[in-house]
Parts: sequence; structure tokens; C-alpha cells
Amino acid sequence: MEPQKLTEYERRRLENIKKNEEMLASLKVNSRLNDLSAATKRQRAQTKSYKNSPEKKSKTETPIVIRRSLRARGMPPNASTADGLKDGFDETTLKIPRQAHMMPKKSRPVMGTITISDAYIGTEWDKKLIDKILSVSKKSQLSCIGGVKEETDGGFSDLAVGVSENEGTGCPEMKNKLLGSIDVEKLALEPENVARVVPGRIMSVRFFPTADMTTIVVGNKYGNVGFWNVDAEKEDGDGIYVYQPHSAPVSGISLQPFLLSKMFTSCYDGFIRLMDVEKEVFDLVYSSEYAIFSISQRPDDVRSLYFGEGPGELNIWDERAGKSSFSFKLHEDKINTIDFSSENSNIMATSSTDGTASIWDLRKIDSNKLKSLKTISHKRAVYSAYFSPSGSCLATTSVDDIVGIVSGANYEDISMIYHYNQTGRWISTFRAIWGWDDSYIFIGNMRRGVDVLSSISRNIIATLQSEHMSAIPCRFDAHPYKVGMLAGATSGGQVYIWTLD
DNA sequence: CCAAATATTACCTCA
DNA sequence: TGAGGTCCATATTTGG
Repeated sequence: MEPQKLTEYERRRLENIKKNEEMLASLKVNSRLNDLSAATKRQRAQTKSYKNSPEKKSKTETPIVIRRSLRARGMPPNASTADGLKDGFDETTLKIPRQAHMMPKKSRPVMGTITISDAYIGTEWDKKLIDKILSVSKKSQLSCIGGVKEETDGGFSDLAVGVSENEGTGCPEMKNKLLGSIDVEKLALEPENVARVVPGRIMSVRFFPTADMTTIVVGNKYGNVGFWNVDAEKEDGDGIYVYQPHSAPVSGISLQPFLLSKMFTSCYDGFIRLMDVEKEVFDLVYSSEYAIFSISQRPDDVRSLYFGEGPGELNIWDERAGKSSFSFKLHEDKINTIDFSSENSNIMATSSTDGTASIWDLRKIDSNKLKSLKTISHKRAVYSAYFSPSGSCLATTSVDDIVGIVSGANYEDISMIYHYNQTGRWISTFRAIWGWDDSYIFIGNMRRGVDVLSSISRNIIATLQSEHMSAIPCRFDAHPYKVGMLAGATSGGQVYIWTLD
């Protein structure tokens, strides 16, 4: 499309290569250090020492380390050291993955694994959250035992993408999302449902997909992944746990209801990590020299990952094979979101900065190309495209100040609703999401509110406002099993959880 | 032609 | 309390 864009990507790609090289270099250095001092397997104490901040008020206030070269920050290499120190860039605060000795001795990909305890930011590793996730995860797996294997219909499974014999498919009993209608007037924000979970700008929010615990996961600009265990708040301090598995903005989080012990996160630095609670590690499952802007998984398949890489590539990664099984150039610019229809998981929607959102049928591959069923054109970049809970509608959000609603058997009905989406530079882009049925869409507004759009009357029918919402909520998630529980995340690291009275 | 600079925006931090 | 720093979005303008 516009050639200028590509050069921008080229520049970023080079930065990523550089950063990844640094990362790998640091892993190698560490590996050698570990080899030399084999007696002291883990130097936990040393790892933790830097966190002893003068006054340890709150975990979330510990200084955040950004591993970035001056060049990557757009500064000349000889920029003043003082400037670097001002950013907290200091030997003692360098956060380097420690477990390099766990890297496979295979020749090519260096799979850097970070243990969860090493990634933990705080004075002392607190295992309560991990234990809680484990117990809830085991419970949900038990309820799935005897679950019948679901065969994905036709084409795509023939291509052997992520289909496994027994454990790859989901639990058929487990609904993707609980449907329900709500009275918008009854939504309220209680003061105890506000928390600063991570420092800095939140890029992605997700509820843990279970009814057994109310837990929020967020990813921020600095590569932190933060958990807020809302239930545990009373007996467990603030219930907030922050880790640093990445070193650049966390672009996406993918969780599956029937496999709660595994969580994928994608990052602008080109890495995809898997937080495996059973193994207590953040595994490196994929690394690219391009940035990864979006990640998703099919609702019925835990074994493959779909992610947007570089300027417009959709990559399908087969976890079992440990390699990318398909790659399609779907867009001319970065893919901001990837979503699947709950009606039919072969139907996928993508949104892109190239100004379009498209719906694809993964079974329809023609000469190594996916053919789109429908393309929705906006005047400018499209920030998101999400299917409604039933799977029959699609909501798109664009910087052209439009929220599009697409419906009809062949997605032939498109209506464009005006909504001011100029977030500027400091606020993350708005992404309209669906609630718990096909009637309402939620999206942030620049006046510290949440606009509620009706897909039927196709206008703004309400705006959620609260004195406790002190910043603009820009990224949202609707709890998949708790109707009426809506999380909004801000560019200052805060999360607001709206609930029904 | 392509790269670099610029304006926009609102949050948090720290004097 | 208010100024300063932010700086991976995006489109437009300027510069070599």
C-alpha cells in the first residue's frame, strides 16, 4: 500500500533483530556463568536483591526496568549516561533471564526459559497465585475427563494444523462463553474493584476464563504481565502479582478455559512466551525478527497459535510440531486483532492498520492463499474486529471515528456508527467489544467513560461513568462466565471491574 | 522518493 | 499544585 510504512517496519525489524541478538547474547553469557558456577545452581538471593527498594510500599511501584538500547530509544549511542540512569537503566537493575542452563542444546533456536519466580517482581516470590491457578486448573480438567474428542469439520483439520489425538481439542462441555442479557443501568463500579495492577500503559486485558476465581491478567508496555486476584484480596494482601517475562510491549494474551495452567503472551520484540504454571516457567515458544502485534487461539484447539507478525502476515504455529505450519500474507499493514467465531471456529476475523477488516474461512485455501469471505473497508486504520457472542455479528473499530456492525448470513449488512476514536499518542487505541449477548457493545471514550452501543438501535444508548474511574479505560474484557462483569484497563496501569448490583 | 520531524492526545511523577 | 516527561500511533509536513 504505502511504501513508507514498509520502511518503518524495516526499521523496527532491525531494532528487533538487534534486541533479540542482545537477548540471546545475554542468555549465552548467563549460560556460561551458570556452567562455571555449577555448584550454585540458582542465585535466587542475588536475583531478588535489586528489588529491595528503599521504601517497599507496593509491588506495583517498584522501578520498572526497560531493557532497551539507546539506539532503540531513538537516541544516538553516545547519548549521555545520565540520561540512561534517569530511566533506571543500571547494571544492578538489569533483569536477565537466569535459567539459561535449561536451554536445549539444539543448534538453532535458543529457547530461553525464565522461571516464574525469576520473572516475579517483588521482594519475595509469593506462590499463592500459582497454587490457586493450579488448583482451579486441576478442578476444571477433572470436570473435563471423559470429554469426547471434537473433530473439526472438514478441510482445515486435514491440513493437520494443531489437531491432536486426545488432549489438543477442548472440553466439549465447556461453553466458550456464557450468554446472558443484562440491564446496563445496573452496572456499577465499586471502589474496591479498582486497582493499579502494573505500572505504565496496559496493552491487553483478559479475565481468567473460569467461574472459580475472579482474576484479571494484563500486559503492559514494559513487558510486564500482572495478575489481580480479586477474590483473594481480603486474605491475601492486595492480590496483585507482577512478572516480567517480556522486555517490550505485550501485544496479546491468549487463555483457554479448559487449560488454565497455560497462557500465551505475544510481544512487540518478536517473542511469544508460554506461561506454564505446572512447570513454573515462562517458556519461549516462538521468536521472530518482526514484531508480533496480535495473538489468538481457536476456541476448540489449544495446540495451535494464530498471530499477526510484521506488516500483515498471519502465522499459524503448531505447538506439537514446534514450527509454523502456515503463513499467509493477509494484510498490507500490521494485524491488530485476530478473532474466531463461536458459531464456527473455521471463521476468523482480522483487523489491520491497512484500513480493512476481513472475515476468512480457514478451510478455503486457494493456491496457498486464504480467500476472504468479506472485507470491511474503513477510511483509516482498523483497530479491532470482534465477533459477537453468538458468532453471527462482527464489530469493527477504526481511527476514522466509526464503529462498524456487520451482520447477516453472508455479512452483507454493514452499519457504521459514529464514535470519536481519536485517542492520541498516550492512550491506547479503542477496541469495541461485545458484552454477554449480541445486543450491546462496549467502548471507551475520551471523557473517562464507557460508551454502550446498541447493535439493534445502532447508537450510543448509555455511558458508564464513575467517580472511581480516574482515567480513560481503553482496553476491555467481558468475563466469559460472569455475566455483567466488565473489566476496563487504562494507560496508567489501572483496572476497573464493573459489576451488576 | 524516502526518511525524518512534527502535532496531537492524557497520564503519572516529582519537585 | 503544576510543570515536565512521556515517546512502538498516525497522518501530515518538511527536508535532503
